[in-house]
Amino acid sequence: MSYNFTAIEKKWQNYWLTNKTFAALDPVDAGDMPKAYILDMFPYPSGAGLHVGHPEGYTATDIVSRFRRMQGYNVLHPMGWDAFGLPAEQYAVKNNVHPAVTTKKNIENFRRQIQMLGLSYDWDREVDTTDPGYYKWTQWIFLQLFNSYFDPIQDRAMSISHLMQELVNENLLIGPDNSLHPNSTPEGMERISGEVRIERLWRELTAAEQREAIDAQRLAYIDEVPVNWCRQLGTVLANEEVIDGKSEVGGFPVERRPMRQWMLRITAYADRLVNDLSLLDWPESLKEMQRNWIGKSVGAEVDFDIAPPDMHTAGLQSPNDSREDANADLSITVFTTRPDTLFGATYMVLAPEHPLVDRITVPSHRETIEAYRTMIAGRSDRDRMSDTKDKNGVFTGSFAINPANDEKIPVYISDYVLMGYGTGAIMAVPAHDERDYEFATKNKLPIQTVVAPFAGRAASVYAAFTEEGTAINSGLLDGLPTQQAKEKMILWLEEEGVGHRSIKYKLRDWLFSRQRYWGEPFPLILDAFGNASAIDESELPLTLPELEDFKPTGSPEGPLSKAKEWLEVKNDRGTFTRETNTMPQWAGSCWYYLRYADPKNAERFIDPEKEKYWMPVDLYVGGVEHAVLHLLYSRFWHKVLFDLGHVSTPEPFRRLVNQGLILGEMEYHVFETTDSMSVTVAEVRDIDEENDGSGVKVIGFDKRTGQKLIGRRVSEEDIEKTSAGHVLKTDTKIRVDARCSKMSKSRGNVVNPDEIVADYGADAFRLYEMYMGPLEAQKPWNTRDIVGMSRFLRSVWRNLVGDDEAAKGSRAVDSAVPDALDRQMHHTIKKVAEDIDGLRFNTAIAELIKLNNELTGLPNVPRDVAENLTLMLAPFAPHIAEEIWERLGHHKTLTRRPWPTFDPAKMTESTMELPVQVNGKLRDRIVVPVDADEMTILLAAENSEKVRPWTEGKTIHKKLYVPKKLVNFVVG
RNA sequence: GCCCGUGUGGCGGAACGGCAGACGCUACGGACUUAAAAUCCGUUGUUCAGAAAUGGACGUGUGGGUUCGAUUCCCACCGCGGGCACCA
Repeated sequence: MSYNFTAIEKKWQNYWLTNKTFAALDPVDAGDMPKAYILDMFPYPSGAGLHVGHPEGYTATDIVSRFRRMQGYNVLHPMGWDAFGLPAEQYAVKNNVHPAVTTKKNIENFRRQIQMLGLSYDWDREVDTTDPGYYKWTQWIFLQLFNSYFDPIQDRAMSISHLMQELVNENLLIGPDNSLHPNSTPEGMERISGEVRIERLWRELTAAEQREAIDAQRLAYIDEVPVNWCRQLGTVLANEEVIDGKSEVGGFPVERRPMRQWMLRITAYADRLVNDLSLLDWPESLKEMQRNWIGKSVGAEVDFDIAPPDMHTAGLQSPNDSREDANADLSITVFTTRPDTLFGATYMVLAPEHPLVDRITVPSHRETIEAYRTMIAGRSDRDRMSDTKDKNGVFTGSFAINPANDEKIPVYISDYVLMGYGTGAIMAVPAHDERDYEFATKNKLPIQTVVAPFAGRAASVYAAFTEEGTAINSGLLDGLPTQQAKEKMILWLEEEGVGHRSIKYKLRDWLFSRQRYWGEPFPLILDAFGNASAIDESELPLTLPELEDFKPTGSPEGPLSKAKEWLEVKNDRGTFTRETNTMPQWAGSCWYYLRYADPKNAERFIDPEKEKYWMPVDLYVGGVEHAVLHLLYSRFWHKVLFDLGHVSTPEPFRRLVNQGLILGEMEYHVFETTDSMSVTVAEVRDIDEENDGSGVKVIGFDKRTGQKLIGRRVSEEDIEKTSAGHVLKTDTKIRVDARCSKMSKSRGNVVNPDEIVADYGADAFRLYEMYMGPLEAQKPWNTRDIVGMSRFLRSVWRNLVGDDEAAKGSRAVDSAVPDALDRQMHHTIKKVAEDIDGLRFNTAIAELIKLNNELTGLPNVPRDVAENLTLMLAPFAPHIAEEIWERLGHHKTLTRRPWPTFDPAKMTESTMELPVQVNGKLRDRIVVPVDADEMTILLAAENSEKVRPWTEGKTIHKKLYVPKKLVNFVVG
């Protein structure tokens, strides 16, 4: 070992910390330096410590940060802790340790691990979401949401006081459903979709109605909604936190039940959240995931009148029954994205929970309808999802009138229609919708084709034709292509007053309260009726009360309800109780990137000058797992803060990159069938490992028969790697399955960064993670490969410093750089800078290795090359670079030394090598002067010894010269 | 089922219309060493001919297409990974 990485790494980590080498300058001190805000997704400090996946992203941003500093940027590169959350609380419940204690311990461990990697964070800006000095401002931002509403006309959030003014001035009116309307009609009345709606003036409302009307507008509001309740976790979860009907954390079953909860009106921003994606330099796949989650659909709402019941089919007992009157002007509104298929609507389906089901169900069908609804209510989300193929439903006995053709169509209920989306009712067009088609064939309902495929394209006879085509059997739409037919139908609906254009979203409002202890308390008090009001800003932060018992209560009351003293608030307005729910974990991470710019400010969440200077984040790196949670929520908060004038940019993160998952090491399996005949790799699928208590068993399935196969793990030494695949050494006929899977505790394939750093050093570890492959790609860990980076660093040390550890000098000499080496160096400078900009660290490192390989074996190294190589290595392997830099005779850190520049003139050679092809096949390489003209080159190529045999006796049809690339002769 | 990504030596990967396999690992051979480790040097896609120098053929999941030329662009299919999944 020629150098002691442990000592060197310690030395420079201490140097950086004591000298605050990586402190970002505040805008007033930065002069005209350009800024770069380079951010990592801050971690949840779990008890397990750092995972090798963390340093992947952290090293990537660290390289860019160090590179930018050398380019003269004022770099903000901070780290912090997303420390509220379930694991600390579950640990607290189990072991009776306060979550704050566990959290503190975990943070210390994380900080130690992160610092041992030599990451260039500005530690004076560290934030911790559980610090009252931090969550004071999380609560403050919540109050901004609470005190704001979304103005649909200006398409932005504004303060509730502005809303009050508008209402008092009678510019706005309140609708019966607490909707807001401009006071455009003199009487405050307008007719919308055939229904008379009456809006009222502010002064016409009672005090209680006024309060209700205001509360209904807030961006943070209370609602009684069906929520995802998880019994095991004792809390509700956001839609985003539920995966396949199970909790994302822990994988516990989740049930739907109505509960009174705090909601954030993220749906108001749905359109802007979709549109502004176009401003962002994000991976297209991630933008697509957000678009899908928001799920914007453009279409129309259509009103269907309910037909007066027919005596016979309805089975009414008495002709005096008043049902006919009751249904006289009853109508059901449906939402459709295909208004052009209205003529094909042959029946209608309501969600079982639709409020009109009771009113339209005729007595003779009441029993079956009720039975169906009871059956549905008892099913969990999981059951419902498991049989989406089987579409059941029941007839209500009522008919609706299709407004397009006045035909009577039956009205069904079925749980394939969801109450939570659109209007909870659909018009069914079985000819052009797969679900409707399935339901119609099952229930023997008529199918009416109204769209024909465009000429030359065939449609299947057996299924729905869901593509665009030409309208047929559709009266006024006949002959129109789908797009135009949609438009024409919407205009017709609006003219007739039986429908209108409409846009719907899958996105629901964000369920924002949790029945937990370890989260931010809501800065709210509730009166005896449950009405919420904000506490005064001067009372922030509202800190968590001390508790003995953190267990969830199992009810909508959070554990905070056990803190009796804390709970009760008396002021001059009366007696109140505090809200006992806490905020979800996402709250703190929604704005932490803002706090880094001004982490110690006690007066504001961020100083406006600093915000303007640092925002937006220039580069944000993190895992894809946050594609629809953190990244959607923080964009939403940022937009609210933007609307209210607290931040200056509409989006927080300009460029975002997802680092790929690091998988566990390659595992090898052998499978045997029951008759002990081994099967080959190609025949096994879905390989998984099960621990049944007696040990780990490998389970797989035969690809063709689906038969379950039991396998065993074999070690790498037992395997021979051949071109036909991997086989057992003992029996080369037995093929071995090789694959890698996610790192997990249960698999026992988790790699601990502490051990790697102890064995190879932080520099080699960083280099290895960056050299594994493209940052965004998923790639398997292989400890064996790290040695390559170790060797590279040792070789650099040997080339620049020498073999003698005790010697303090270097091998650099003040001599001219030989031409070939100079060319290589300038080429490296160019390539490494380009690659860092493009986050292609693997190829940048390859380039550095190549340059270093050139130095191997030289008697000494020209100083110019030695210094440039050291500087270029610094972002990747900062400790060894600093140490070599010092030994090259410098007394200060290289952190702000300018990045080497390359001279294009130095990169050119006087001659070049050109490949010569005949019919696209390489036959020779010729060396010609760079400035040779085409004629000379073609002649030289044609006369080449190795080319002539391929052209002799044949006609050269074409002579191709691609400048500076190659020559190709087409012969025949 | 739908959407997105991806497929290159024994392995990680490079090239992304122009010399396929840069760079690293492994393996093999050699040097140093009493020995091992470490280190250094060399070889390493498959295959055929040759004693060797060398040369030929094949080769980027499969099948087509565009092109003088395709790993790269287009079409279809197959495998793998991820996301969404009754959203009308």
